[in-house]
Amino acid sequence: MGEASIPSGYSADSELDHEGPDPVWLQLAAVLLSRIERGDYPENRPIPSIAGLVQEFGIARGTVQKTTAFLEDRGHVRIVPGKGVFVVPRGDR
Amino acid sequence: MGEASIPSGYSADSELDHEGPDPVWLQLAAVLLSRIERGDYPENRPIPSIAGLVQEFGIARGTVQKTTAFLEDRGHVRIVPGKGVFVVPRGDR
DNA sequence: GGGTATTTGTGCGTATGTATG
DNA sequence: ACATACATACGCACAAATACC
Repeated sequence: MGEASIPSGYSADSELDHEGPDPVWLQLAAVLLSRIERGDYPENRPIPSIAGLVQEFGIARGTVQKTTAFLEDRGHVRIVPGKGVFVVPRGDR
Repeated sequence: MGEASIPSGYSADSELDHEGPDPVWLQLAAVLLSRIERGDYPENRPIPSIAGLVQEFGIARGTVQKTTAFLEDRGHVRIVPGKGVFVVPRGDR
């Protein structure tokens, strides 16, 4: 499970597709990256909380955490327990 | 998951069953309601603090908070941050 | 005003069980 | 058997509101 790649065809405003072949957690990664790219989530600022993303996308907490763990693994965000999930500046990676 | 119903078979002095099918947070709701009904927790007075319930029942804080949020949603209690969880008088609902 | 204690709110981490494809 | 996804439950830390001294 360490060689997942971000599916194409998902933008910052995409709805998640629970029926298609792409895992929801990967779709969410694509959406969040798109939003970071677009500037919705500024550098060194936290993305919405896991609970917030659960609310917005109507998915499970564990699924969101799988996404954030993946994004941290890729260096896109930095997870700070008790604080939030922060956007890593592009220059810092 | 907005249609949870209080399981039967739990009274004011019931022990919580971590093995059975009923969620602990719902069992706790049944116990607290039973105590309110019985008069252990008077109207317009706070039930034991979250920390106190954690201690008494040996469960996690998040589990207790799920219960109190549920009871507030049902109108049985009113949560006041920094003060406590107050019993709503029957006449007020 | 400041300091401390209490209580609830809000974060993430982790583990386990269940269901589905 | 495996990955995905959801629900539950526990742990831990810090913030905010309230109250008291």
